[in-house]
Amino acid sequence: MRTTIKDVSREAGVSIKTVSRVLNNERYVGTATRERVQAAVAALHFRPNLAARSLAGRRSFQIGLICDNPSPYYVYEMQMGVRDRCEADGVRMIAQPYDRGSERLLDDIAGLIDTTRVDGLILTPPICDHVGVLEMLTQRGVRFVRVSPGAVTSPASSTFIDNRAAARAMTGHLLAGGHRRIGFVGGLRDYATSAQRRLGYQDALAAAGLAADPALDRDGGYTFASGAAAGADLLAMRDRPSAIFAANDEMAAGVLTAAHRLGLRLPQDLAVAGFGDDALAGYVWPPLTTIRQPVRLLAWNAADLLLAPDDAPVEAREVGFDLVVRESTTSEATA
Amino acid sequence: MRTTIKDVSREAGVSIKTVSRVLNNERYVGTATRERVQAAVAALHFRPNLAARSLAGRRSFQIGLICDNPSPYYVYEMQMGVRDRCEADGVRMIAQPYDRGSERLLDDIAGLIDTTRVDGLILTPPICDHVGVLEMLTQRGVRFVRVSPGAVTSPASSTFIDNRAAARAMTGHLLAGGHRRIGFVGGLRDYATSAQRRLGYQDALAAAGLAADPALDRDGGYTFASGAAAGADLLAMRDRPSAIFAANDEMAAGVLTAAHRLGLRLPQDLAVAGFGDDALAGYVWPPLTTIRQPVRLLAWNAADLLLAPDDAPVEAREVGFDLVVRESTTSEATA
DNA sequence: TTGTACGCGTTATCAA
DNA sequence: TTGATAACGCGTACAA
Repeated sequence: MRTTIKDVSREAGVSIKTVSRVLNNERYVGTATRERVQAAVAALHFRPNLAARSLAGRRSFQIGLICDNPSPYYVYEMQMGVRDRCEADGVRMIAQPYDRGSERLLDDIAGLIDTTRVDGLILTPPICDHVGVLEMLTQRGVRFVRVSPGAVTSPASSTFIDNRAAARAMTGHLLAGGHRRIGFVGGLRDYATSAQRRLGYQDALAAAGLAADPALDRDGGYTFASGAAAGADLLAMRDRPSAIFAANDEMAAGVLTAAHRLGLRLPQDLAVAGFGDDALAGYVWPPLTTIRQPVRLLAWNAADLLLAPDDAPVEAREVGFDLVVRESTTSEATA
Repeated sequence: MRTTIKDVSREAGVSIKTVSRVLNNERYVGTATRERVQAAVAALHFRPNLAARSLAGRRSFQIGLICDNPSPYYVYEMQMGVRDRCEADGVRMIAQPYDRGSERLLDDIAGLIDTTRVDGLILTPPICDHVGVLEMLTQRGVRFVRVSPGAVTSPASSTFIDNRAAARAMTGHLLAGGHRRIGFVGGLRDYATSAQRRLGYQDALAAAGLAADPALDRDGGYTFASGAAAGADLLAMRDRPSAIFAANDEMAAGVLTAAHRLGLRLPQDLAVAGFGDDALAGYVWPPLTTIRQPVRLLAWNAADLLLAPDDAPVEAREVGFDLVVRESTTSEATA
């Protein structure tokens, strides 16, 4: 038998309804009464039973985070950001990490909704663009916020960075370094961010008056191995690129490995650029230039939008990115 | 208004209690009745409301995973392993990732228990050895399973690898490679695994008839930066080691960086060994020899023990490890 | 501003 | 082997 509202109400000498009012920050509670209740809550270490609240009320005080991303670092940062924001509201985060390409995605999410009655969901790529999921949520009237969505097709809020502009900036940085043949390694097709980054790459080339060479533009799978393969391909070309820009960190690391396998010196023989969450900061060799997206901030804002009042307007909240240039002081030493 | 047991009972022509019996796999249900109920459940896509089950019954069908680890990869693998096992039992995992050294650890865990009434908890290092936490759980009668605990001081089940034997094997591997001065970079004090790994290192030295040189034994913080610092220290010695064994992957990567900063060739000038979850496989340069602990397997088994019947005996379940030697074919090319 | 009575959807108890 | 009914702990509606 654990502490209940009843115990608190007895301790404070008020009705259970009054305790409930205080817990939910409702109006029409006398200051003195409120303080007495709060004292009783503290004294008894009372914490409301989530199941009972959920069953009786309209809210469950739980939100779900649906994460299907190849990078554990990304998933972790998302969880931390969402959790930070939830704590402030006394809401619990239910994290649902997925291994890539789960077949039962729709069923799983439906199950989550039915069994837990979450107050809302946060969706990350590529699920945030999964038409079936979006339809189901809309039809069921479940609130959701999307992180880094492709297009704004649904009446839901979202958080994002300007991937196209970021890729443009990165490519511009390489161009400014004198590179003219710049390879690109894209990510998976179902990730909208991959396409956005490719557009930015093409933007910068066009702005510099350079024709895009299709042979320099490859598809990867957002994994280390796919980056290594694409890098090896690009570097095996007769007229090989002097710089390679990969759509995420892991593939950039793969490109670095491919370069090392060929005995290339960095950055003299090849400049490598990546795009991501800075998971590999420090692990891979400099020089590696990256666009860093602040995943935790994206997550925090997503939760912030999700926890907003029902009548809050739909909002697309943008977050900044950084161009991080790592010095190449050490790589020459090994060369 | 969503589907409830009442709807199912009407559809199947039985009482709600009978439906409940089928859902909970209770005995004393006629085969025909059971099948009719199951058909109705499927037809109506019924999924029981977790809040109601939790409120009415003795179980909440939820378990908590308390993870405070510097490596996002470790946290992710733990979550996937636990989740896999939970799914089979229709139990939900509530993941609680922590940033290092949260002050409110005890309160947070107590809050989790009070609000969600979890059926049990899985604790990872260093929390699995946190005396205050263990006491609270025991006092409250909350089931828990520990992953990689220090000593078996509590009457709870646990999963682990033999860290001491693993470190002994790794050090033996280095000794077999002809190394006589082998540096060690330990992890944080509150991680029992760190001490276990140090003992294994010392075991192997002693078995080889070598005196342990305290100057070769450093303390790190399980982070990349601490590994880089300890590595730089060790390599600055007049009589520097020819091999360095770090108590985890991230520190090993730091040691690698320190070596590169000094222009050392690997593995000719220095052999680097790590211990961990293989998070960095492919990211850092070979050659790096590691002990790989199967985190997902540890997690799966922890959940398996937690979900066992109440009267199941306390069990300490051991899982194997791998010694992974990466070839050094590429590093010479860059040297 | 406060309190009373009812119901949320499921499991537990006990009777049939 | 089944069913009726009372909890579970809280929020809601409405009355005071």
